[in-house]
This record gives sequence, C-alpha cells and structure tokens, in this order.
Amino acid sequence: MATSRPGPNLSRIATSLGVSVATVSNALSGKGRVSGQLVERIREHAAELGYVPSQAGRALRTGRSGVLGLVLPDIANPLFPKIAQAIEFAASAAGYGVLIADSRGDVAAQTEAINRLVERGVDGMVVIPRRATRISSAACPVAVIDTPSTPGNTVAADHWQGGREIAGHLAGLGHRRILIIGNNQESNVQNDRAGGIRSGMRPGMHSETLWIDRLEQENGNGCPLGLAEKVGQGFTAFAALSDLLALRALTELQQAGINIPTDVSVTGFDDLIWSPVVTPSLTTVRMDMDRIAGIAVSALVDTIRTSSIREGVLVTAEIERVAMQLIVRQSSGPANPAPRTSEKENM
Amino acid sequence: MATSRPGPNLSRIATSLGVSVATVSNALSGKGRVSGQLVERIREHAAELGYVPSQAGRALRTGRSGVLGLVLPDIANPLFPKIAQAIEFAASAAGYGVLIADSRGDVAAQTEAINRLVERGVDGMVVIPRRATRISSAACPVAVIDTPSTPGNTVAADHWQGGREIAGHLAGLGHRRILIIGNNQESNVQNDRAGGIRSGMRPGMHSETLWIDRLEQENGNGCPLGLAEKVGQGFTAFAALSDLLALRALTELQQAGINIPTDVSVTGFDDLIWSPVVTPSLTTVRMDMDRIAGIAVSALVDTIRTSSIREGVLVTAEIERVAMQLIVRQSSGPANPAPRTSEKENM
DNA sequence: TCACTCTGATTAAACGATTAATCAGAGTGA
DNA sequence: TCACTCTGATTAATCGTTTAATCAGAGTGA
Repeated sequence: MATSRPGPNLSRIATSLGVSVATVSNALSGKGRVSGQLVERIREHAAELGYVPSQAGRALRTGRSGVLGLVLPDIANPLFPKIAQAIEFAASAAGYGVLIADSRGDVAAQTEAINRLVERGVDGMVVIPRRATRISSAACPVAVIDTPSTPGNTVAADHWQGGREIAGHLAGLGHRRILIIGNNQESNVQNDRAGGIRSGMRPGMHSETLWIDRLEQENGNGCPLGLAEKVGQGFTAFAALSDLLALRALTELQQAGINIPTDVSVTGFDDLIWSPVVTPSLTTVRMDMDRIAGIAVSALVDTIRTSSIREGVLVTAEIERVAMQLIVRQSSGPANPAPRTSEKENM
Repeated sequence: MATSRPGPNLSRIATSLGVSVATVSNALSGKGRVSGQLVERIREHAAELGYVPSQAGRALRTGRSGVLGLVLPDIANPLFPKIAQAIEFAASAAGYGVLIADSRGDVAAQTEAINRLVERGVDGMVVIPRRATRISSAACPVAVIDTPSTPGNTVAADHWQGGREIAGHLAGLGHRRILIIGNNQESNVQNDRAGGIRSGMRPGMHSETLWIDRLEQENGNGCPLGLAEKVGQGFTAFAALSDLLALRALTELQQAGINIPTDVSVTGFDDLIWSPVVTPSLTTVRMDMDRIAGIAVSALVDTIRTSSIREGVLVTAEIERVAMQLIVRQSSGPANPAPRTSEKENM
C-alpha cells in the first residue's frame, strides 16, 4: 500500500542542489530562463541520479499522456507484426508509447476498443479499420490507414498502383487470361487491388475474379478453390489479392500436379514472412510499412501538437499514397501457351 | 495550449450534488463510509454525466498506471498476432491496458525496450524472450513466457509434450525414419520440441535433425533444404519445429513432385493462420495461447497487487506448463514403405 | 447528564510535473 | 539619482484522484 518513491523526482534534485523545482524543471525542458552553467549542473546531476520524469505527473498537468493507441480490428491479420512493428518504431522515435487495442470481431467491439483507449487517455490513435467501416471520430485525433480510395483515409499503400504493377508484370510475361483471387468483396483494400489489376491489363487480356468467402459459405472453410479446373479453362496466371490467398492457390495447384511457374504463374500481395521461403518463392508486391507508419504517426503527432485538447479530428497527411514495390521471385514466369494438368515435366 | 477539461471530474460531480469530492470518490470506489442512498445518487449522476476517471490523476496518486508492457523481441514472429491478441484480451479483462515494445534485433535493444516501458510507468510486463536470453529483472514484476525448461519461466506451452504428441502420431502411422527440421539450435523452444519428438519415438525409430540456419549461413537465405534427397535416404516423415518451416518443407517437396501425404508426411507446430488452408492442410500442434496468456496475466496482476511498488520480481504461476493439442489434418498419413520421387500417383 | 461509540460525512494533504506570476538585483540611459 | 529594462531565479497554483485524519451529530449505557 505504500506509495513510496522509487526514483528521484524534481524536488529531490532541487533540494539536493539548493535550487527550486521550477528551475530544475525549466533546466531540463529548456523552457524558462536559466543560466547556462546552472542548466549544465542540473542536467548532470539529474543524469547521475538516474532521474526519469514521471509520466503520470506530467500527464496530469499537461493533459497529454504521451501515448498513442493502435486499433487493429482484424488482428488475426498476418500483416499485424509488420504494422505493429512499424507503428511502434515511428511512435517511439517521436517519443510516444503505443497502447494496443484489439476488437476481436464485430464493429461494436471496434467502437468499444476505441473507447477503452480514450479512457486510458491516449493523445491520438492509429486505426486500421475493419473492412469497410467508417470511423466515427473519437474524442481524440485519429489517423486512418486503409487505402487511398477510402474517404477519411490518412495515408496508405497505393493498392491500386500495386495492382497495376502485377498486371504489367504478367502482361509482360505474355499472360492473357488472369484469374484474380480475392477473399472478401467488402474489403476496400482488396477491391482497389483488383481494380488496379484490371486497369493495368493490356488490350486483349481477360480477367475473372473469384471471391473466396462466397465459395466458403457454400462449401465450408478451407474448401478447394477448383483452380485446376480454371487452368483447364485457359487461365495461365493467378493473381491473389493477398499472400495468404496466393499461398493457398500455390499449394492447391502444386498438389494437383501443376507446376509453377512452368505451367502457370501465381502472384500475391504484401510480401509476408513466408513469401521468400516457400518453393517456388512468391512473386508479390510489397508495401513500405515503415514509410506509411512514419507518415501516419508524424501527421498524427503534428495534429496533437497543434489542436486543442480532446478534439476529435481525422488527421490528414500531405502524402496520402505510398507506392508499392513489385518483388519478382520464382512463382511467375512466361506464359505457357497450353498448360496441361495431366502430364508435367520435371526440370 | 489550453488545458481545458473535456469530461466531468470528481469535483464537478461533487459540487453539482452538493457533497465533497472525497465522498464521491468513496461512493464510486465503494471504499469509505457512505450511506447507501447517497452512493446510489452519486453513481447515477456520474453515469449520466458520462464520468470517466482520469488515469493520470489516479496514477499519480496511487503510483500505479494500470498498464502492462508486452515485450516481443522477435516481433516478426508470425505467432505475434495470436500472442498479442491473447495478452491484450486477458489484460483488458483484468482492467489493464497493454503497451507494446519491440526490440528489433539484438539483446541490447531488448533491454532498451524494457527500459522504455519502465519509464512509461508500466506496473508489470510480459516478456517473450529472444532466443536463449535471460531477463535481468527490471524495475517491476516480470512474467516470462518461453518454455517450461527455461529457468525463470512463468508459464508456457509444454513444447516437450507437444513433441511427444507428434512423435506418437507419426509412430502410429508407421513412420520409422523421421527428419526433424529446426531453425535455430539456440532456441529453447525448438530444442524442447525436438527433444520431445525424440523422447516420444518408439523402439526401432530413428531421427535426424536439420538445423536450417547453418545451412543458410553457407547457401544463403531461402536456399533449398535438399529434402527430396532425404526422401531418397528413406525418411518418410518431416517433423518441422514450426509451421513456417513445415510450409517451407511442404512446398519444396511438392515442387519436387513428391506427394503429401501419399509419399511422405509433413507436420508442424503452432497452428498458424495458413495451416488450415494450404493444400494439403497441415497436421500440427496448437498451443492454447488464451490460457497461457490468462495465467501469465493473472499471476502478474496478483504479484503487482501484493508486492510493494517498483519491485523487480520474476513472477511465478501455479500452473507452469499448458498442454499442447495435436491437430490432425491432411499432411500426415500412413507411411509409404518405398516412396519414389520420380513417379507419383494422382488420386 | 456525561462519557463513549458509531455512522456518515468533510478537510486537507499528498502524488510529480508544469507554468504564469512575481521578485530581487544588476545594468543602463537620462 | 531615478526610472526603467533585463536576467535569472523563486513562489505558488494547478491538474484529478486517493486516503488518512478529523468532525458533527445521533444513539447508548451507566
């Protein structure tokens, strides 16, 4: 129950040096008027005492906690490690801590998670929204990372352009019939990626889109996608809208005895952890998460600094879209004019 | 710059009701002596004003922030989503927030991350340590989640037993020669898993262990593992020590024209997100992260409640190991007495 | 009636930092 | 010398909550 004081505080330093707390505070923050040598002495002494300012005291006085919230409604998302890492890094560099909030599940839980963060006094938050939900702005500045086409988006990877990269790459390899494999038609991100692919196709090319969640509603989770059949229909390239889907396609095709990239090509999105190490390694498109996180966080921090306290605003950044980068690996190759599923050549 | 007051505070409620702040505080926390009806009135009024206690004020007074730190030195780890989700859920249920800290890289960075958390005033932290590092306990209670064989471990999945499950499963399918595929020999977790597999093998069974990092030091990252050759040497089962490695093995074998599970079996660990959806879906062993997180957090919270402030202790829990659960899917099947790599049957 | 206890409330002092307001003293120009 | 400015420091209030200490009043037993 004891509320002892573990570390030294301002007043300890002050009395120990025979000056006032205000002077110590000013010296350390460099704000008031303190003589150069005194500043020196105070800083030195503070350092040697191992002084760490109390966030609680500061927060109480200033009304700012120095903490940002990170809301990831789709936390099972395999992109999470990258996102969390990038946000934490950027925030930490700006002197902020990162409080995570997960809403397992529905939109109500997302709102609830946001409220929890607000109650904990975050100064602002970064939200990667659940598919197609709008953030009714909370009681603090909010930066949204989704996709440039989403209204209210702060900054995001240019998924549309990423799609064009994929289309261009496949077109250059001579592919004419492309099957786009998506998960959920509600997802802004996936829609933009698919749209980008379609818009990047050259005359004479044809695409079809397969949305897996529909298929799974009928046939159960993890059901076969029937890709071998698609190969029979003349599709030579499978452009998945995420690396997880690409992996699923890759293994299903391989299991059916179809060789990649000899028979057909497979591409993904995101450059997730397994993409470089599967066989064949996955051609994909990478987003510069560090850059995106950096922009989001610095825009957020700027807004926090300039806006009055507890104001709910959607943060805007100068750069709203960050280019994606095509990573060509082994899973894509020249189009095979007539791939056969029944016989195959080993190299 | 204005330090305005966004929400109502204790004194607002107090004056509005014509009572003292202390009474309001007591009524809301149920601590002092307040008459039943007054408690009722105060609670009601607080609720309708939408009162939210200031964490800063409380933290300053009590010396507790209500925040736990989560240190994940190996944040790129694909297990991260599950861990973070489970910890956040458990902490949130106990009334705590979760501050994340990532140390990209070395052990020094890990220490630095821990310090950052301490500076932010966390009441305790959960650490998933970098391979084989010991946590020199910080200035607050620390719960460690690694593996039961690690000294100082608080609670963890029983990786050894998980290994035995795998061994038993493969033995039951008639496999006699097993190749264990690990990543890093320094990892306590992987060593325990491998040890469990070996200890669970029946007489007449034989195993060999392939550590990938060595291979990659010579041949570069993402190099082939030469598994087809191992099949030629009579190995019929490949027991990877993580699902990522299993995936790598699976695709390499498939690409070499070896059918799974007809020719050989592949198993993993962790039941990561892709395990159910690849073809063939992956037989693996799942850890009950929710349970582990629950135990770790409640042990941590208990320690925080009872110990005096800022004391650095390694938390211990009653239950130290949590059983892993075998998930049998399609990637494992009866041993094929003489698998051939050059020809295969499609079902 | 007096001394005492018990109840239900209030008072006031923290916690640690920030910052506006104040102040002492030195220097300066007329 | 006086009025003024400038510098370098101090004083004191404040943020919102918790909690030990205090207090007024009612009830009680002798």
